[in-house]
Amino acid sequence: MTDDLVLRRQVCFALYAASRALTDVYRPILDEFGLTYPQYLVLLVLWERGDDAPTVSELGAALRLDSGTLSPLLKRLEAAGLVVRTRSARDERRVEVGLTADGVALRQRMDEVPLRVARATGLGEAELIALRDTLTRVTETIHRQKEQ
Amino acid sequence: MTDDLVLRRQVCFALYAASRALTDVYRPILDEFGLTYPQYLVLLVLWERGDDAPTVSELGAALRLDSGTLSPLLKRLEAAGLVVRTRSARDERRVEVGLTADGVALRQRMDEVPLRVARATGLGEAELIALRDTLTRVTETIHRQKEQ
DNA sequence: GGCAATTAAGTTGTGCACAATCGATCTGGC
DNA sequence: GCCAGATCGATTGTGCACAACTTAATTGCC
Repeated sequence: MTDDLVLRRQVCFALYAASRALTDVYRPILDEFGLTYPQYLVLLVLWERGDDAPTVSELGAALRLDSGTLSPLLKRLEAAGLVVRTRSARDERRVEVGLTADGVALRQRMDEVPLRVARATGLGEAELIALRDTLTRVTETIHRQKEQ
Repeated sequence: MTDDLVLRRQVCFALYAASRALTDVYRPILDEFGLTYPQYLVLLVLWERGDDAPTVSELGAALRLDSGTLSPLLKRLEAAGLVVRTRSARDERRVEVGLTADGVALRQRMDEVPLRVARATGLGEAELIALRDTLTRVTETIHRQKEQ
């Protein structure tokens, strides 16, 4: 039982280390575009949404990040000219996050990013899909248990 | 190809989300002991080492963290009375990180932490081992490629 | 219609992560 | 023995993450 405490036997450390290693892969690639990894994730959501600009809390729900993380991050994306934040006319509490022309255009320029990163993992497509599905299941199990 | 940009199709997001979800599982458990997750990882290494106290850079090699992260973290562990930092007599550049009696004793009290966390993932033992091995392989592939 | 409860976003404070830099110490080649 | 280069840890600055709190706007209940 004591052996379970050994670092390399723990899935949790493997997950933590893999997550940071992957961020290391992203960093130099995203640097070319002046972005950080969480900023890139926000853009992925915006690109996926197309025309209907999500609110800050909808972004938060998609990425599971709160306003404490998103507010300053979105300000930096706005300062970079990729995003605009506008108070909703119908509900003055809401802030809608939309893409600028530059933000939309960036999508094409970053087309090859996922492929470049996938290559760096050294895994085949089938393995990547299996890994992703297991991880998604872990994440969803954890979140489901937390809601109860 | 454009579909590859969709958030939920990316392994990378799955890894990032799973890592944060797992940290969420650790947080309330480690809170009982007044620890954060990275602090717990440092203790795991120290417990594993037993008597020979590692230096800051040896800790960094084990966890892949640099002094910018470890220096303040170790000061907090020292302030909590779990760890002592002593300049090596033989090489005044090195700082050896040892456990206090409290730090050693904590190991027993935290014996069930891995089990409690493993349960929260909702995966069986075989799945956990397979997931861990895949993740370890990803991490090592990435680090190997970076060294070349 | 009035007001308590809720919701939305922002702010503050703490603790990682990591790049870049610094000062002190050590090492090897001469 | 000396000194250029390397190593070690700490520090500074930026950017997440997240808890706790604040402010403003909205909703529902009566």
